[in-house]
Amino acid sequence: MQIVEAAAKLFSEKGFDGTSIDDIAEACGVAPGLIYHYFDSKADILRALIEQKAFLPKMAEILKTPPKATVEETLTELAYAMWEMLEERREMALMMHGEMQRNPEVVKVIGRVIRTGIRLLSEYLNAQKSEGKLRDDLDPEIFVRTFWGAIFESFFAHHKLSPFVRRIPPKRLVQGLVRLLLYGAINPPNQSELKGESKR
Amino acid sequence: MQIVEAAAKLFSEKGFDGTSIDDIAEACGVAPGLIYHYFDSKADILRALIEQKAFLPKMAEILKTPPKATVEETLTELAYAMWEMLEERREMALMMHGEMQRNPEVVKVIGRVIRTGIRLLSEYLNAQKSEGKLRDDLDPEIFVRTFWGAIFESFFAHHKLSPFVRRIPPKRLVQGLVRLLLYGAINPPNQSELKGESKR
DNA sequence: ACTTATTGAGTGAGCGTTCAATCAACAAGG
DNA sequence: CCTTGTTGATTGAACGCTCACTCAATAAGT
Repeated sequence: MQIVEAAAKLFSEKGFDGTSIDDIAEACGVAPGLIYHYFDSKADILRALIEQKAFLPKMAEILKTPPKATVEETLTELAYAMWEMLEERREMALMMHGEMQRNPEVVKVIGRVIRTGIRLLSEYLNAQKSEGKLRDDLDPEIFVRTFWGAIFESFFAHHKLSPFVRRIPPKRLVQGLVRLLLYGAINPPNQSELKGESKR
Repeated sequence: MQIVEAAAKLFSEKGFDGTSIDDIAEACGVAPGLIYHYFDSKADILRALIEQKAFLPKMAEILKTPPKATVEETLTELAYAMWEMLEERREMALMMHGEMQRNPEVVKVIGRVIRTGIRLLSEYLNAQKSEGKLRDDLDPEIFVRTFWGAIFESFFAHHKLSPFVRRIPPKRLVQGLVRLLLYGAINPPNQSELKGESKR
């Protein structure tokens, strides 16, 4: 449906309220009245958009993928898959990001997606904890929210804050992020190890 | 200036385009025409808002604070200060977050703030690297963007996604985040250490 | 012939903004 | 002390424009 595509793009650029039916019709090369042949209202377009470009099924799919041999590999793959999903639905993601401010429906949808992401990945992390691969004192929720947070932040900065904030290529982001979250920033050798222990 | 306060709140709730002059006037208990006694236009209110509630000076101030004895303490303090700054300017932060979608001026301001944050904290991290306290292979930019990203994400979720996404108390967030980023999630003991080395 | 797609004019509401009129406070002059 | 003048604050009606939406008429497809 061309109308929906055009709307997604315009909503992501000008916001819902800042986009008129005329804008959308013009982008599609049709008369404004035609929009109402297919949709009941402007809000209906947004609803159709949200439904058509649902994140949840794809998110669940990504997170249901059988884990790799190591936590590092698993997270690396997840991060790439997530970035890719966001890119596929770029305009949708950007639009919803902007709209969550004023639209309770959008808030609900975003909330559900994020909560699912947190839940599923936390389960995986807890399993790894049980196997002794991760720290006992690791807070899975903090980990997950930091992980997803960094990916989203980078994605949005990539598309909305450039050229004011430098773009980090996904490859560099994913590798750097996974390493940072798994191994930390502190230098492992002698004195730092001493210090680490006194903190715990 | 009461008009600006009211506008900030409304912009953060309904967006710039979704907020009318009538809305603002009503919230102030004055007639719509009075707004134009003080401001040239609706956009002028936004401009005044951005100027009045500038983040940059405060951000610079926070980041110019002399570091603490350890990286952990320094980052902990920074994170709390940042959260506090966001809370003080809650409506401003939320409004700008929503507006960056459609307003180049807002993008510019946000971009500048973030870039400054990245620059200043990266400098600190690089200094710590030189002293051997942090890993040689640490990417400061990834660290910083993950750090700030997690704080912002949590802040916005706190205010916009609740009750769909659980709120993490700032104290838990800051402690969990700093620990995660410094010490990582991987269990330090024997087998995990072996695995860690084969990866590098 | 019938159905679907499409148009463009029109409608009423809402919007940002203007502005003449009014009011209140204060200062200056008689 | 009273009156007049000035200034800033405030109002609500009005203006021109935009907006989402409607709909009769026409075109296109089967």
